[in-house]
Amino acid sequence: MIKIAIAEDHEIFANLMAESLEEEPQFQVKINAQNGQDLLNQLENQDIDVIILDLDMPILDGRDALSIIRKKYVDTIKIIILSMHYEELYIRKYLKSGANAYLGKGCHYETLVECIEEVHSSGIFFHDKVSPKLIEELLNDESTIFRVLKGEPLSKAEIQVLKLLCRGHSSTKIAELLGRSSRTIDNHRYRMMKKLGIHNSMELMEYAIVHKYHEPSL
Amino acid sequence: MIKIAIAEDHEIFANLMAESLEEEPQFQVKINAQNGQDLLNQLENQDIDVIILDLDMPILDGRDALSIIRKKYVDTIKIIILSMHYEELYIRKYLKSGANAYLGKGCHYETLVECIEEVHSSGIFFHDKVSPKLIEELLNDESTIFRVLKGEPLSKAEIQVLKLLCRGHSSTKIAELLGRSSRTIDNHRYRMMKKLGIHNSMELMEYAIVHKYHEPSL
DNA sequence: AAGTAAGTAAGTAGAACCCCCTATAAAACC
DNA sequence: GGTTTTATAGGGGGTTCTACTTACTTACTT
Repeated sequence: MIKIAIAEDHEIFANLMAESLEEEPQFQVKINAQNGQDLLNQLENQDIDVIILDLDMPILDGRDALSIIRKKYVDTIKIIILSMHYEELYIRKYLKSGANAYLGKGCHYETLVECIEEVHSSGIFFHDKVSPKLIEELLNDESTIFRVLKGEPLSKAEIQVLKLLCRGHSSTKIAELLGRSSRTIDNHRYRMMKKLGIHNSMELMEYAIVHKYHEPSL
Repeated sequence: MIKIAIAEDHEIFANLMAESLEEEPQFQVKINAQNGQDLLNQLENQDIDVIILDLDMPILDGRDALSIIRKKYVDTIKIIILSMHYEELYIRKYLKSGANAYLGKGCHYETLVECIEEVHSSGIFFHDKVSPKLIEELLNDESTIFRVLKGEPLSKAEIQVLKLLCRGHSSTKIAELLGRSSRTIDNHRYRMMKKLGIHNSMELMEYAIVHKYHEPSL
């Protein structure tokens, strides 16, 4: 039995989806939330397998909900983004941000069912329309869903360096502190960024904050 | 009437201080908290002028409490740090972090009284033992207490640039977005760092977070 | 009318970062 | 035991940041 949460502000659509999914013997819709905040509250008391998440909602939208959920539940809950905008740019963005699948609202009901099952069992689902190029890119991108699926991607040394970087230290300073070559520190940073798919220290700091490696100074 | 809050985990000391201060006609001790969390909770329901803050406390120490209070109440509440460690290094650090005064626990009672009055009226107090050099340095340092006293030190353009920097954009990218020269953006960033007394983008991001200019992406 | 602050932009230069590659030894995993 | 990952560190090169300066314009203030 796959336990499902729906977060969708268009009630008619949400209810229709809930009713249809309830009829499937393998599904059980346990949450039907109208916004992200509502979803987060209900998640506290429910054991959910898959979330069907609308991006555009009032109060707390799917974008924010996604990052909060990924921060809190890491990889235990699968998330399917259900959006009006079905464009490669968005698909890439949200799959890189921790979603397990991305569907356009124009997709067929059968696709949704298949998607829920796939996402629940294997952790990832690509719609037929997603180009092989993008699939290839995402599968080989250490920063995407596989990061979530594989858990913590950073090594101990990398985390140590990350924390020091967050305190505003330069490579050479960190090298001194740790008794290493500055090239080693450079290398650690480079590999972290490579893994995480980011390209500058600001985004690295952002990652550190989300993943609680950032220890506020003072 | 100056309304005072005391945050100090050594109860005997806290109570002694509270009783003595209460005897002064111009003071009223409204909060006597044992830790930072306790202090923050009580601050919600009280109108306080001056906080006497111990650095070493359980649950939530003075270091963290200081930054939280500065974030929340900005410059309406004056903060006196009361610490066991009376060293220039610490004095510099905490005064730069938003405290209005720094006293060692070895100071005389009269000094405390004078300090509370000074801090309440003028916003800053230096103990006799603080070296003129340090006073000079702090008074001329745009990153210290005067930042708090003067309110927001960043201009609109600077804040706009700061927000974009936090999203991980480079100077050239921001220049494109805003229709400015990249040298202008460089200059804004440089002047922000100069004002705030910081030296790299990580610390800039930290400032942005504390001052709520950082808008978490996605 | 003079003074002050903000916004714009450019010059110069060294430090630090970012990118990618190679390579070796140890540790961890299967 | 063999494979993969991690930690280490160096080469080379382009880009960006950091630091400090000067300078002109606009706008608000006294």
